[in-house]
Amino acid sequence: MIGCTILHVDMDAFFVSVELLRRPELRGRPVVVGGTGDRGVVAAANYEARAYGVYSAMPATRARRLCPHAVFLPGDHEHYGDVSRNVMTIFRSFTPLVEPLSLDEAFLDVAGSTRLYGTAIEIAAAIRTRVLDEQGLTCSVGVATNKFLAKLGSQAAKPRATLRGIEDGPGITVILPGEELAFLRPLPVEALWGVGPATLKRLDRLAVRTVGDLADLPVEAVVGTLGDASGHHLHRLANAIDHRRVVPDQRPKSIGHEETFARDHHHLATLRRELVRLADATASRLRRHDLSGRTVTIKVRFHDFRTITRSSTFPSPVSAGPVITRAAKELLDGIDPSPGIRLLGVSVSQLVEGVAHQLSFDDSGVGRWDDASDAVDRVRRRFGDDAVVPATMCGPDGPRVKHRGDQQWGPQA
DNA sequence: TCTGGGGTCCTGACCCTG
DNA sequence: TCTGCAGGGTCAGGACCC
Repeated sequence: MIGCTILHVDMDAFFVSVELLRRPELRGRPVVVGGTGDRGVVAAANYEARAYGVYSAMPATRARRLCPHAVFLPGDHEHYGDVSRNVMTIFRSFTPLVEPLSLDEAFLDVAGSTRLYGTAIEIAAAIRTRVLDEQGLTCSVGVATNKFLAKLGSQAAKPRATLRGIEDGPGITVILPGEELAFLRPLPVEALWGVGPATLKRLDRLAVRTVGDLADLPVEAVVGTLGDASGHHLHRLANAIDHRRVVPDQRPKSIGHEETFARDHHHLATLRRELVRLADATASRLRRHDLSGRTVTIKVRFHDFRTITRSSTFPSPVSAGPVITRAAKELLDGIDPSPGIRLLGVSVSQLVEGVAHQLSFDDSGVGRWDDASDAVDRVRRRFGDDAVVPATMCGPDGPRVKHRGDQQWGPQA
């Protein structure tokens, strides 16, 4: 057991399980979160829906064809965030070394906690018990010597949906030191973290089907096919080598918003208005995190799914909505929207801590954007995000404000 | 068959500078 | 002054993750 102290905890069908706590009458029925509109995708499906072949990231139209009697629920990102915080608090009561990967999973390093709480396996069991008792949710845990193996372990511990029904998983999978390769080598190579459809195709040309096949190749052959960084990384993983540490409190490297429209837009004027919403929401979130950034990037997806990005970099960091909006608009003006645009996004990267000091409203040096931003933030904190908005966001039905996750899984029906 | 939103990381081209 | 080169920054795109 020495060194076997990395845990990966993964909530089972998290979004659906949270919804079922609020709507217990749906238990036993196939339930899907997300995909309520024509252009959406499935965010999560419970095991009853998975038995029909419905999985997350599947286009909504296909999910509805496969399982027409499933209950489709719109997502509630804010509520899932609240529950996630409660679950992470339980994790942190066992160790401060908790690295959340998303709302529903995290790595834990419990090396310093075993004297207090028992072995890593006992801690894994205690976490499962407390998450169930306190939040009414089940989770699966992988216990191993490194992050990558722990993650594979948690997948192996999960329940499975089959045509015969739902088979319970073991809940906890332990990969002991010395047993790593025996566990790893028979797995399909796409089980490796970082092997998606494109990499799989390239590996297929090398006749690599399993993790063992990849591990047996000379590293030069893998690097020759996948490039330096990916080649070395995947070859190490295939040999069960992963020295990455559990890092709590990771700072974001970019912040942004993007949105798929219910219908394609063909005119710059409409797109500029949407851009203001996205840029303002991005700026607002930057300031809430006490961040600013130098690079503004817009993302445009055309009707045929061709996607381009355009970016520009300021000499110093910015965080004011109007400054980010102006940069984004200038980038948008270089794009021809006539073929039809289905998605527009704005993000800010090269982040630094602290809200930036934007010098002036215009080149005259009169006024400061950070004073204006401060005032806006104060009003929004007190009266809500909709209280102050750029004029272009006001319509006959009130302001159209973008919130994080309010259209997480595509345009609503 | 039709592909969301929020991210991270990598690669290659290009430009600038010393 | 010109050329070659290396290194760094920027930009765009691709792949991948949940």
